[in-house]
Amino acid sequence: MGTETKERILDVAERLFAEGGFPATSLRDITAEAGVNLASVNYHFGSKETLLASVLERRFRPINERRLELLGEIEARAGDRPPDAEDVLRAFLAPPFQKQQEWGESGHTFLRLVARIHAETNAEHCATFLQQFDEVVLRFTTALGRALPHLERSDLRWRMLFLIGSMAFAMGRGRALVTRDPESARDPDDIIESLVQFATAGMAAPVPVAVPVRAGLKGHTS
Amino acid sequence: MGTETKERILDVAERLFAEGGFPATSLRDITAEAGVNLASVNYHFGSKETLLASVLERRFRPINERRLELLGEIEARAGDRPPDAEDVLRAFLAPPFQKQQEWGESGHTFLRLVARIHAETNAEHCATFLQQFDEVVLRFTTALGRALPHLERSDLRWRMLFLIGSMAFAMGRGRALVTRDPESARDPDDIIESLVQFATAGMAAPVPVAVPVRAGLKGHTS
DNA sequence: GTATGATTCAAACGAACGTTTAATTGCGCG
DNA sequence: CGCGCAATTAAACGTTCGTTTGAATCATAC
Repeated sequence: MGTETKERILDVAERLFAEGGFPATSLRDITAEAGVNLASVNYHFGSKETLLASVLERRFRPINERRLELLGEIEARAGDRPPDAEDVLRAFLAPPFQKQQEWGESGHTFLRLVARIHAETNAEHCATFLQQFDEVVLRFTTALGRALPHLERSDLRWRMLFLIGSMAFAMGRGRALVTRDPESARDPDDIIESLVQFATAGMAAPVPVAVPVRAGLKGHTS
Repeated sequence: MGTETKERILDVAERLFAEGGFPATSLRDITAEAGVNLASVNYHFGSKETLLASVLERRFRPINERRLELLGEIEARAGDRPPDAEDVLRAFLAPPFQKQQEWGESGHTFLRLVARIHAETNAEHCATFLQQFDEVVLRFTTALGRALPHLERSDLRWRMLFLIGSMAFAMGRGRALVTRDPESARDPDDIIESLVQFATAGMAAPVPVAVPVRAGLKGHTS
């Protein structure tokens, strides 16, 4: 039975890529831990790069489908009116954490992998699956632009960058934070709400009318 | 003259680590591009790991010193009163971008390296220089807790995680954003201000009094 | 000028990597 | 049974890695 071997490879590869990074994880580590033969990876997936792409797509496809589904519902309810920014942001931020809950422990390791991939902009990794990601970014950028009309295009782009950074960091480092400070532990739904509140306030913040004083020296000019 | 060789190695290593990541960058790549002998790295720095530590410390020390200096000024001006949150956040966020300007092109590549290191929580890399980082986090967490007394400890910790994620992402992906969308180009001072506005609004956002409805399905309950 | 210590150099080391190959296994079907 | 095909296996391929070595080179002080 081949599907069992493929699944085991995907599960172990996902965890080891998340823990050690893609280049530092060898196929021998993966196959040894999965209890399969070294050559199985190349037989089933073609190459190490293709294995990474398979790992990512298995998780990202349902997440992005869910994001677009939620956004579609929001836009359908809003009709011609601009959608609510908080609703749009929740539709973008919640699915990864909710899928993590569904998937259990391997869902958590996937979040760490996502954070790592987001930082590893080697460009050739991303190119394989960036297309399905681009649709999500485009649709949500458009919706947020309508929800926050006081932002010009450039502000919107930069703030979405900040937003994605917050999300990626919460994914990747959240557990490390809880490990060091157990009192900060929260269940995923509360993390989502904290992140949505933070992101909504940040995205909706007023834009400074002009650069008043050189940055870093401000605050004592009165 | 040894210092010239060491500086060239540090400059090239910084750039290549930022572009390709630590594990994927070989000492042969570095020494070839720097025009020095392969064995120079081990002679001057001991090992590849120590080289990375040297690269990071060369940039992080002045950045963190500047952060603490700015925070000290803010607290001195505030006296017994809680400091202003926006001032504290600017003191934390501005120094990396300002040092980037001072350092020119190699400053930019360093920002990308920072973003990458932030995501690579291999723990053994961080441990070497995490101590000087911990002081910064502690001092700024304390100051922000005083500036934002409506946040309990757990909220504050999570929002600082979001904040650092925004910063790291802006560092690492800002240029990629500008490359894809040249209209979004900004000079570093404007990026700092955008980030400070985003972060201040996000950090100061009201905390939800209770979890109202299951996350991701909210927004249509009226 | 020559000795001395620091630096650079070419060369090689053993180990680990991704990938390929060819033989072998397990199994449903005529 | 035996044919055919997918899956697994052990072994080896060639390459690249970080590190080490020992000789050559340089600068400096006596």
